[in-house]
Amino acid sequence: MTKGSGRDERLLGVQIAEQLRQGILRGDWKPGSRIQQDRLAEQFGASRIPVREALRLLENEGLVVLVPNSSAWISKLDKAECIEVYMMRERLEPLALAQSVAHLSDGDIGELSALAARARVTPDIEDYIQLDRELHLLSVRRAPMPRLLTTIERFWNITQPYRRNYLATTGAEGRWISDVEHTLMIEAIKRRDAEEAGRMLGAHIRRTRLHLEQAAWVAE
Amino acid sequence: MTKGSGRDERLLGVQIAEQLRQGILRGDWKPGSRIQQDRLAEQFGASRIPVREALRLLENEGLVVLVPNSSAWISKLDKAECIEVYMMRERLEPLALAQSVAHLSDGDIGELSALAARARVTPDIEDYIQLDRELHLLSVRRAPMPRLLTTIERFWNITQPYRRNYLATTGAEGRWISDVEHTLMIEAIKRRDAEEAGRMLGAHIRRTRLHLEQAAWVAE
DNA sequence: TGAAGTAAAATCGGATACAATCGCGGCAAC
DNA sequence: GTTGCCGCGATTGTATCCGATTTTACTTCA
Repeated sequence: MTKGSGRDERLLGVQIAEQLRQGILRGDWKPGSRIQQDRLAEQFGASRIPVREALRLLENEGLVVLVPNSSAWISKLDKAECIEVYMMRERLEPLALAQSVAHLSDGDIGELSALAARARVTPDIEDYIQLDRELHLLSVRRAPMPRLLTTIERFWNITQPYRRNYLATTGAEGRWISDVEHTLMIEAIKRRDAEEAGRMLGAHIRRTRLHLEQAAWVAE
Repeated sequence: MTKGSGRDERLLGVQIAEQLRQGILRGDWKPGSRIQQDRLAEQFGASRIPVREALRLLENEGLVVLVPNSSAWISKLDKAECIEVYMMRERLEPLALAQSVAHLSDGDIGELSALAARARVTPDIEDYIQLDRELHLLSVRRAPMPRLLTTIERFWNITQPYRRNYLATTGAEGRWISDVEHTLMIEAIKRRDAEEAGRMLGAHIRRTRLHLEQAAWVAE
């Protein structure tokens, strides 16, 4: 019998963390809002022990801030922190992509094109956020560097509220440059030109960062 | 009255994690060895709750591996993982150094030179490991990018056993190249040439990685 | 001799219970 | 009116306990 057939075999704390993470990424929990262990425990029908474990996990991912003897809050990056993450992405993601290109299947590349096409035409911001994320994460996923991949995914997670905010304020006219850059990147991938694809991705992230730097910063 | 006057104000789990981390870095706990919650709890005079918290912290730092319902072990990186970390360092540390150079005080730079000088002459491997680490971490420390700095420190932590192993097998003759590279890097820092210092550091890490790749890998 | 099965001991995950700490409101003093 | 202090409620941190799972050691049989 397969091991995971019945109920969820994973630790409760991990399951709770997973749920919370998804909620934060969807925007159900707003950055800066308070998290109380009791409420969460009740909400998940568990005791506070696994809840604390989940909070510690999310804290280390950067999604939650824990203050000893006080409480926990959903992380709220300021502008400097956001820029910092983008600078790290600028260095790491081209590496991941360059390593991934050789291992992407033709099916993967087809999916990339499809994601880019859907992103180009969707009018919905949430859809666009989701598609953009899937596109980027899929493009690097085949890199045989698991630590690098989890690091990159964490960066995407903690900056998600800022992409949402940015897209909500700039509207759709800020998207076409990204769409073109995606296309160029995918074309390089199709040619299996790992170096060029990495350069494209680096330029894409860099331009986004510079754009963010001069953008008005909405605090709340 | 100062807040931290009496006993340690921090959470027990954090204190335990700190102690364990230091022990792992010193080499008191060998990679691959088992960690039992009961023993640790007894050793620290605490219950298993904060111990579990500490283990979770160290797991997220990559120093410990937790297997649900089984036990915990000190992490043991294989060659591929070690190479992966070095490739990430190769991208991130030059960025940190470039951002740090402008903020290094003259005192900092003097300390860098002193550390390099002491590393050059010490016959003891443990001393060399410690000095090398301090030199590198100090050189980037003034970068106003806290997340990047903690990431870099974690990379140093999880690869520490491999530097130790490497130095123990190659002996002192493998050190002089590093010493020269350190010198060149510090000279660039003295000239406040951030770009050049970053390039030097990148080359230093890259050469070390290539050296490691072709080195015999001691499993245990 | 070695492999497989089994039972007991060791160890872990989670719930409950208690202790410690923080924040806030009210009250008094200046 | 402002400032400082005290006490209570709310919330977090840690210890203890119990069921569940794994590990280990012993037994048995091929």
